[in-house]
Amino acid sequence: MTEATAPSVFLVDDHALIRSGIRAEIASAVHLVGEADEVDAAIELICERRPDVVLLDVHMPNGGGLAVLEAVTRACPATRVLVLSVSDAAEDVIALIRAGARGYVTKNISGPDLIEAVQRVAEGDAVFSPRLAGFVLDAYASSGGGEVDDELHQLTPRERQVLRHIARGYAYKEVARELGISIKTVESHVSAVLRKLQLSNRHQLTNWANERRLV
Amino acid sequence: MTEATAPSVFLVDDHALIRSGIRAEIASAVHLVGEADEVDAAIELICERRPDVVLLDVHMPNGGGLAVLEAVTRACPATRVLVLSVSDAAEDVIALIRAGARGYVTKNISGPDLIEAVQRVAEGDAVFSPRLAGFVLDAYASSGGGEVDDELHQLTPRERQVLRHIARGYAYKEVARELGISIKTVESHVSAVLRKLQLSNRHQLTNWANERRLV
DNA sequence: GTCACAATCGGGTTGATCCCTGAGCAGGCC
DNA sequence: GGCCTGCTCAGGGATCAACCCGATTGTGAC
Repeated sequence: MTEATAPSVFLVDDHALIRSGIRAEIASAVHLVGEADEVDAAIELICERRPDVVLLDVHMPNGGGLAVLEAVTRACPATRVLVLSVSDAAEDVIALIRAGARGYVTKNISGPDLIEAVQRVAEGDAVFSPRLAGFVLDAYASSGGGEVDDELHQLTPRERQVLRHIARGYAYKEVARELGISIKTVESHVSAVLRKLQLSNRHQLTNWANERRLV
Repeated sequence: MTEATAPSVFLVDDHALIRSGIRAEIASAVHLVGEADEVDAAIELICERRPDVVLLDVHMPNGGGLAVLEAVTRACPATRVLVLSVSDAAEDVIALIRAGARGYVTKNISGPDLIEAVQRVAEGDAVFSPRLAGFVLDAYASSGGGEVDDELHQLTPRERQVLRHIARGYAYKEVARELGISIKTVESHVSAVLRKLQLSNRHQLTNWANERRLV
C-alpha cells in the first residue's frame, strides 16, 4: 500500500484531450494502469485492476463522476479517489467528500503539483486545493465528524417535493395549486428548507438543486 | 497564409493541464507560437504574434473566451479562431459563430482529428463536430442568411453580464454592489433582458440561462 | 446637428417572497 | 395518556421583484 516508489493510477475522464494532458504530465512519476471515458467501463476496470489512486473527472455526462466515486468506495475501499474538477464551489466539494473522495483539485493545477497530490493521496493523506481546505474543515467541524448525513437527507419528503417545484421556477401560488395546499403552507416548507440548507433565498435554492441534478 | 506545411497556432486555455494535453497531441504537426491562460494576455500576445489559428477554450472565467474571440476578430481578422469547448449546446455554438469563430469542436475530439481541424481552419475551411454542423446550417438557413438574431445576441454586453449574475442567484442589491452600479440600474437591465427574451420573471431567466449553460 | 441607443439613475406602486410567532391535527413511540 | 415529529394553516411586518413613469450622459451613425 505504501509504495515509496510509483503509485498505480487509473484515469477517468470523458475527454481524450484531458486524459492525454494528464498522462503527459504525470506518466514519468506514476504507474498508469488504465483509462476509461465512461462510467460502466471505469467501474469495471478499476475493480479489476485495483489501482492505488483513481484520478476522476467529476464533470462527466449524467453526473457519472459521482456514480464512479460511489461504486469505487463501495466495491474497493482500498482504492483512493482523487477528484479533478473545474468547479471550486464549496457545495460540490463537500458532496464529493461525503461520497468518499480522498482529495479534490481543480484542473488549473500544475503538473508537478498534480504528481505530488497523487503521491500524497496514495500514501493516505487528504489533498485539497488551498482555497478549498477551509470549506472542507468547516463542513466536518459543523457535522460532528460521525454520522455525516447528506444535506438532502435531512429534508422531509414533503419539503423535498416543494423544493423540486420551487427549483423549477414555480411561484408559491402555483406550487400551492399544484400540491393542493395553502400558500402559507408552501411558505412554511420553503422556510424550513432554506433554514436547513443554510440558504437565504429561493434563487440560491434553484442553483443548489440544479447543481445536484434534482430537477 | 496557405501554408501546406505547419500552420502557426496560439493556444488559450485557463487550465494548464488541458494546454499540456493539446500541446502533446498537436505539437508534432503545427507550429506553436505561444500560450495564454487569461484574457488580457491572450489578446495582447495574439495581436503581437499573429498566428494562423487560435485554439480557444471558451469556458474561461467571466465569460472571457467570448471576449478574446471578439477582440481577435476585430483586431486581426486574418487570424482564424477555432473554438474548443465542453458544451455542445446549439445556442452556444451559434453565438460563437456569430462572434466570428471559424470552427467549433468539443474537447472529446481525438488528437489526429484536432490536428486536421486546425489545418483545415488554417486553410480557410469552417470545421464543426459532425453533430453540430446540422445546427449551424439550420440557424443560417432559417434566417435567410442575413439578420440572424440569436436571442442571446440581441442583448447588450452589460445586459449579458447582469444576466449571468442574476442566473447565479444574486439579489439585485448584490449585483449592484458587485458591478459598482445602482440597484435601479440593475432593475433596468433585468427588465430589458426579460422583455427581449419574452420572459416574465427572474426564475424563468435562471432556467433559461441554465439550459444554455451560461452559468 | 439630429437621432438612436446604451448605460446610468430616481420616485412610486403592486404583488411576491421571507421571516417570525403562533396554532391545530394525525401518527408513532414509550 | 404524554411526547415528538410531520404537515397543515394564519397574521403581520420587512424586504424584494417587477413594472410604471421619468431623467441625464456619452457614443456613434447619418
